[in-house]
Amino acid sequence: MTQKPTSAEIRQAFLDYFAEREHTIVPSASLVPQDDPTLLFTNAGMNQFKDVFLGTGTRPYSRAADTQKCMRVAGKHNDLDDVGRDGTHHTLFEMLGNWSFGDYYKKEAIGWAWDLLTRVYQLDPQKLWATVFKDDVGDLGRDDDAGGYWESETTIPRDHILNFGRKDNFWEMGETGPCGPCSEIHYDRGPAACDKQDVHGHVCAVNGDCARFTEIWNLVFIQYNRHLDGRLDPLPAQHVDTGMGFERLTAILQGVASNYRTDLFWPIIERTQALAGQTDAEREAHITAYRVIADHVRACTFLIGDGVLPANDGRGYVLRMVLRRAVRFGRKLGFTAPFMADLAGIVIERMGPFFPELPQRTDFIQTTITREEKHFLRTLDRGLDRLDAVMADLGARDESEIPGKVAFFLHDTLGLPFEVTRDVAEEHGFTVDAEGFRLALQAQIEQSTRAGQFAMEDDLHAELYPVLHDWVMAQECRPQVYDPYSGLARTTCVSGMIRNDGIDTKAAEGDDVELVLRETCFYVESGGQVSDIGRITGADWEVEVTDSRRPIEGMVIHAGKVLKGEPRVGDTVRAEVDAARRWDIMRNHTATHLLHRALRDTLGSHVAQAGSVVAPDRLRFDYNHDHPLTPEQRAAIERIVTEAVLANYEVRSREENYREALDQGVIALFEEKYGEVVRVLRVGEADAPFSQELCGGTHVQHTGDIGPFLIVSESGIGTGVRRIEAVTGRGALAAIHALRERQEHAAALLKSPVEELPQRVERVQQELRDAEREIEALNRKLARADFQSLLDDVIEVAGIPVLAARVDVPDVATLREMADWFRAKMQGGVIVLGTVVNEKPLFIAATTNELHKERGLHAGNLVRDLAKRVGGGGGGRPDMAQAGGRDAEKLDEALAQVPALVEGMAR
RNA sequence: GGGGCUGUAGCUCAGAUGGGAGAGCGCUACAAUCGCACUGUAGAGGCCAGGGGUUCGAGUCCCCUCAGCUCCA
Repeated sequence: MTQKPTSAEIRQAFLDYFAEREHTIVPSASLVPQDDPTLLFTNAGMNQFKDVFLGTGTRPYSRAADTQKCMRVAGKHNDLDDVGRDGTHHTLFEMLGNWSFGDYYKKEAIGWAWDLLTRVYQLDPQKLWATVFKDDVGDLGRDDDAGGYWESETTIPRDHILNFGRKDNFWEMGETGPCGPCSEIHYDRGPAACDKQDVHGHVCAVNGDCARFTEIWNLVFIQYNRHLDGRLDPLPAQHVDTGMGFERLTAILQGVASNYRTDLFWPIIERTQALAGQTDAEREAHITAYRVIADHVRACTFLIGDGVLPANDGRGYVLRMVLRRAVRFGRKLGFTAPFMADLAGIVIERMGPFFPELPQRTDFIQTTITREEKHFLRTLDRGLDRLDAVMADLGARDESEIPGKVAFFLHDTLGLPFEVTRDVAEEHGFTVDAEGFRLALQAQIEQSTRAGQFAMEDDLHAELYPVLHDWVMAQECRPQVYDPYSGLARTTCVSGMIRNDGIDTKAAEGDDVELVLRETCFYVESGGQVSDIGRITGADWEVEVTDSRRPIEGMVIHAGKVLKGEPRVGDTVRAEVDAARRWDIMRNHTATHLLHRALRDTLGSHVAQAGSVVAPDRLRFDYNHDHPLTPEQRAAIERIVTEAVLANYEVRSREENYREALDQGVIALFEEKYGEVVRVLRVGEADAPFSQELCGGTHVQHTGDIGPFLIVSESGIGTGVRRIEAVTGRGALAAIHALRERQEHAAALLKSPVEELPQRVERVQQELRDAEREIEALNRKLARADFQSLLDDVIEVAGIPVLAARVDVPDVATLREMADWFRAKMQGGVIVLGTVVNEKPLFIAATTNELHKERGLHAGNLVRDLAKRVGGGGGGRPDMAQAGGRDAEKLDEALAQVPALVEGMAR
């Protein structure tokens, strides 16, 4: 190892060391955990091996080593707000690890760890400390095995081996499950590194909570299984699970105090500095912002590289928060335009050799980042506008504190971060009620937490399956083959069954059963394609299969009901998939691939699949795009897919090495596990395929089998994510029939040939519009005539001209118009017009503002009084009001009261 | 999963308490100019997101749906 190794050399040395000791080097798993809904992000190296420890999965190797990207944003050890404030907290980090699955144990794990650190990395043994488990709660005693190996396998000073209890040195996955003691290796950075020198009485020590001693490597020895009642049983197979913080190790080996000064972060910081145009002194003054940006841009790059998109819940929300926090700190450095994509380029360039998913998606990562930055800048602008208005308002009232509730509104509703509110407020001489803000936020957190405690979907049979699995594996007819690809029916035998919620060997008619078969041709839901249904028949019995699932790796269960007879374990059976339904599914699935290609051709290569469902009656495809499809684009997509169908391309699926497939340009979805043998689906010519994607689903043999393809809906399901629903084959035909029926029905109603339907509708609309105009003109003419003759009926009450008349008009608007005519003609006065519309009486009363002020006349009051007489109500302004009622017969009677009412009102 | 806000002319938005759908920009025509920018005049353009309810009457109040923005878990 060189004097000052690069991070790449350090990482490689770790992997090489264990590769030399027969470890399989596995790629880092995705940050998005597969098959583990309880986990938001991959947060430890062991996540991808959890099934091995739980005994529900296996690997073709018993020794493995890797560097695992991990993400931690909230929890007891890390909080987003802490990141960047010191040199050690990160959102995204790498965990180096080596594993033994029932292979080597404590002796080798301890010996190798020591050898690697002291010989390869050349760390000073005097600066290394080891901890060993010694039970301080129960009766497990001290882990003398580990303690012994520290003495026999290493050259560690004996007084550097310390004992710790359950809190520090006993590892558990959860409430139940595999667990065991661990041994940690700590590094002493020397007295100067202590960050608690000012704290009275502080003594630097291992696990002593200061920066001098840092844990660098945790060796976990899994040897127990914890049960619900707290009991610990020894495991049949003992495992080793280790984790070493890569950034921390790099900082130590590169001789720097902060992780940010390593070559993992520093190039990002330097680039940021260049973009911001700051001097070194300015950089150091704003170092927190630099650290935050460097950390967060790494996290964003990796998250998007694993398919996480900004959203307002779940993983996407975390990504958005992290990205926005970086932008916020960027503003402190003077960035007013998107800058993160540039920095992401540095991350991709430097990490690409170890994380090939990054360079493969460079364009996608950078455009996604920039789009979200622009989005956030808009949100900020909107929020800041509102804040300006708030401050202007407060200033006008001579107040200088922004209430907590208002700050919370800006944050909660408009998305303006509190820190921004505070900073901007202070610039303008305002303060912010931080306590009020905190209380409001607290209230919301409590509300959400309460609502968030939804019941975990607990599978009744969850505990049953491992037992069933062990049982069937011991049978002669044990499950061996999962092959939904080569046929829709298969002769096989029953390995085991669950009958009415218990493991059994036989069942009777009417029972709910779950059967395990030696071979199965039933497809189990995966990659969006739904599970098969069908039928399993024995010599004299029959089970209708309504669902198939894989509760445990390597065991497919067929759930359904016994239609007749008595199924028994060991029976020879015929398993048949519902073929017509499966064909519909296969049409839709192959069509999904064609659609994906057509979308990329039409909209651009940024279109990434964000989820899909392939069911018999339809296919649903979610993808990343900003705008709705135009009708032209939709037509183009349908045309491209249809042309591919008509070309009758051959569809071939075969297993390939993942990395090699990628090199050939195969589109990989984010859901795939890396580094394993994958199925690749190709459509079209072998040398220039129309489509090639990783896909474990089932497909038609030729695209011509798909039949018609039709997009039935296109909608937005979230920011930047859109959904297409389409149908093929029989479904498309049904959709087309429905379309035709509606069209013919409409044509019949309009008495028009189908071909002329649009023109016909246009003409009818035009005719209608013309007729309406004519009616309006005629009405006005009629009203005008009424108006002329009614002028004679004006009387005088208390010196005020008054007109109260019933007219015949079609609507309120005309009535109002007439009132205006009178008002103009009479040069003031009181006008009350009544009419009947839709069998209901209506009034309009009008007068002038002068008469209101000088004589106390009020149109609103007048009309309200009149309305009461016809069983209604009304109101309006003093000079113009309207009212309505129910009793049309009393209209004339009410109008007759007008002169008396005016008389009573006038002063 | 639980909240908050928004949806009015092509665009940006205004419409206190329920009672005549508006402004600015943009667009069209005309005038002015050698022409353009500009200016003036006139005009077109709205099932006020959709549905239901309360009311004599709903852009406005209540409920539901859809869409966008946003916070929390």
